[in-house]
Amino acid sequence: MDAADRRELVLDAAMRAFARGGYAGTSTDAVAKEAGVSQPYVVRMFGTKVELFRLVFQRSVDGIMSAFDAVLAAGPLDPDDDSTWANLGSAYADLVADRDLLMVMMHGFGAGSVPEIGRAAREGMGAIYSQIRAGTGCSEDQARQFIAHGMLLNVLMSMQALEHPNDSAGLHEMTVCAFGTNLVPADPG
Amino acid sequence: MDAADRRELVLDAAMRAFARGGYAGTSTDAVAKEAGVSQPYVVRMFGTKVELFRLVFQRSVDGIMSAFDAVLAAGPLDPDDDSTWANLGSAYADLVADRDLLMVMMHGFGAGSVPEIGRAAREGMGAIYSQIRAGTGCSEDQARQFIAHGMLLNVLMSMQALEHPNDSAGLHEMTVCAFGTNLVPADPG
DNA sequence: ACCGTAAGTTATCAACTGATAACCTGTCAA
DNA sequence: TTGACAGGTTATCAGTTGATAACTTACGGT
Repeated sequence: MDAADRRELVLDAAMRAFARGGYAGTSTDAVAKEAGVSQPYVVRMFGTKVELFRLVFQRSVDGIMSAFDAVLAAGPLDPDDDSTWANLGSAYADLVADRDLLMVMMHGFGAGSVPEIGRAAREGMGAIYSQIRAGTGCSEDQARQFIAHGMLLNVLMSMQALEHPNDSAGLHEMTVCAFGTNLVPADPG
Repeated sequence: MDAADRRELVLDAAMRAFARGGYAGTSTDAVAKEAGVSQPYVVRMFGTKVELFRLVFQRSVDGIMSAFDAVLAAGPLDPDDDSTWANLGSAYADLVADRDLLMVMMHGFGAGSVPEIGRAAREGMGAIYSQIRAGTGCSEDQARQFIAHGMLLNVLMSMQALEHPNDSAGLHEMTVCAFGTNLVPADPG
């Protein structure tokens, strides 16, 4: 197999592994096992664990931004028209289906105390905000509100709210409100 | 020193330590050093690392809820009055000054794949949501929106947006918008 | 004086982690 | 055939981690 292909394969595996355990909670060996290669190979391919995570994180930010880009490029948008935000929101909801992408982004945001990751996180978040503002021509408040909702979805996914609808009635109600009824499994309780 | 006092002291130290590194990224030895006691003592006092984190996380959720409670108990509230949300928001902003409290909560939300933490996170988040709804009599959407903004603040703090205002112009703009001008250091760039 | 117990400590451990070095193995050119 | 090199592997390591066990010390009651 070509080295470039193998590299993609390992990056995909790292995305899945880091999505589960976060940066500190995922060993390079866990990534290697997920990819079906040896642990030293993973390390040598990317130099360090943090560099590997940075690449995976960047990949997830890029994924979000191109999903938004597809909506923003479709035509002129009115930031005061609800359908604009509905379209952007549903682009985000499509990514929820992947799950791994958003979880890696979330874990990157949470690992800000690791210098390399923190810087990448700030740049990534800033880029997404700027993209939303420039792409829609919306106000600061509107962009903030949209992204805040996205962060709530990330947090709810991170705490596995969708998988455990019965742990808390309040949480279930909020989850339904945040994700929309169709995405949330019914609460038998 | 009384054991109960020492226990409080260790819990405080654990709050600081976990706030920095999160659950997986913080060793019991780091907590012990922060508290000025031996590492085995920390472990024996709480049984396991995850149990210690759970206690610290619960403490942070309780801190948030009593801060809100102080506002909610002050008088009858109109969820359609902006001042209601301004008061709740400024109660949250006061907690931002502690920082450790909110960071532990954030890291708890992010560690949902650890079963004990995930359950505590879901219950905690659900409790806060229910408190806001019941305390203000607001709609699901209003509560969701308020909490979403809180999550954005958490994420921005977690990525140290306040400490690094120059990494991204877009991020700085959003940080100012989310925190309010007075809390954000000026951007020399 | 003496015991029991609370409140810690040091010593120790097996497992894990990230990283390095040394080695293997197929393929292709000369 | 030979040699070189890309694409991996196994072997190894020093440091860290969570947890356990055994020991020490101060103190209150009798």
